[in-house]
Amino acid sequence: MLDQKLIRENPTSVEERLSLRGKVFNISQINELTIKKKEIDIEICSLQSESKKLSKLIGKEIGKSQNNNSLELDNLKKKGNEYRIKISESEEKQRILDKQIQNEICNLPNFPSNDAPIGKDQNNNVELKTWGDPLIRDNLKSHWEIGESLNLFDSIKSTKISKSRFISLIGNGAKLERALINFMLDIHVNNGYLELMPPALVNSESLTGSGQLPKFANESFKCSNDDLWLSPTAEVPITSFHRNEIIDPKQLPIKYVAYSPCFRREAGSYGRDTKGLIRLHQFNKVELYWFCDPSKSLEAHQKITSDAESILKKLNLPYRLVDICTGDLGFSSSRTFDLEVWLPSSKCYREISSCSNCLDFQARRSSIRTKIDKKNTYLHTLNGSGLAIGRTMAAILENGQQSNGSVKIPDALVPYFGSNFLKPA
RNA sequence: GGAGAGGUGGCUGAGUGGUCGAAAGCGAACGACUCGAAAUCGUUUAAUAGGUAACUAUUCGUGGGUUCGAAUCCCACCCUCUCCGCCA
Repeated sequence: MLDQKLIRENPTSVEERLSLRGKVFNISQINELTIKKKEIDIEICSLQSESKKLSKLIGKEIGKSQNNNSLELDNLKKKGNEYRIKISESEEKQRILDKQIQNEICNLPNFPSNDAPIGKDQNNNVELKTWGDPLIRDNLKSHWEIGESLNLFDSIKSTKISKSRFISLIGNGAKLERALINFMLDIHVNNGYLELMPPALVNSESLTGSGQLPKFANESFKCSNDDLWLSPTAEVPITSFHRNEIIDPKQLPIKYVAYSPCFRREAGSYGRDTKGLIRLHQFNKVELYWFCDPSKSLEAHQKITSDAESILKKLNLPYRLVDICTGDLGFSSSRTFDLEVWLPSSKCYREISSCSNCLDFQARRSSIRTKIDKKNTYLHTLNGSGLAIGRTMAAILENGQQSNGSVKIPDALVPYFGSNFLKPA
């Protein structure tokens, strides 16, 4: 959520900064509503003030006189009643306006950072660096072909259980998934992160707090009997872990690493990535998350990105670092670095981690503050995948494939997986 | 799921219709004393919105209602605790 004061006092600059996202945002409507609401606020405030004075007067009068039914008192009460009616009428108007305003403001995305490359869509993203040598060879198999031949997972059977875009991991496939989760968690915990295992179901307030609601209700699964949703990312429960808190600045930065299953409806992605582990309704992810002092979030952003990168390096997977352009930024993010892993079968880099600095956008929505110079100030939140497990497995299968049909397990993962190769039965 | 108890400031906890935004204690901050510290004494110490400020309003789990006036009464919901049932 953007600062309401800023929207009110500097609408032109707000519109300009938002327009970097490549869309037109109209703030004037919000401000018209805000002006109307403010007039009513002032009216209510003075009515309440009068009514309060009157009530106190009545209290005193009753205390003084024995007969509580004097004509004077009745008149005073009548007057009070008039106040009450007026106030409740105005409050009704105020409530409606406030709801409209809140809804409009909650639908505004974060400001893109001035450092982010300006651009319209993903074609304008900027490659910052590459690491490792991409495997390029003819006759390379896709990870789903490898997975099928090694009997690591089954999507057909999973369609029977659920529907398309679900997968069951089998035998070594399941073991590899487990190994990757443990491997990543251990590294991040050793690196100063506190491990968190949050609930997988989250309420609407949590989704609103991190920016998924109200705008993206279509992208999450909802439980029909409760105000609960299947969490699309651990970013949601971690943000709300500290919702409505004022955090002691001495505790900052607070760094969490969380393994969680993630559920996404993938509405509008029909026909894309229908095979394999790339785009599923349910996938596992190890997420990194920082709550930090507002003055230190730029540094933190570099750090969280390099923490995610360290996993790819340890697994010896070729990747590149991409600076997401203003038009391609996620709703809550001001700046995002994507890590994209090399997938030889499709001869391209695919997103495996997205590291975002949300500044105070989520903190304001979730009311998470810290004390700076004795003043309560919204802190900054950052999140980054460290990494998406399914896509990591796909990358390992494709990059580690051998001509004899087996797959080489990255050395760092061997202690977790228990052997050097995945071999055909 | 059934029965009961309860949700008050950073924390503990009083307050059952009228200067109550809320006693007291703890904690914290500042000052005095001290070479320094502890102890002691004094002062201060909730948030949000509007305003340069004085100030005004709102907030006692949440949302409604009664009343001139609600932390206090009524209704609904949420949450916590205890007992019972069920269950991994």
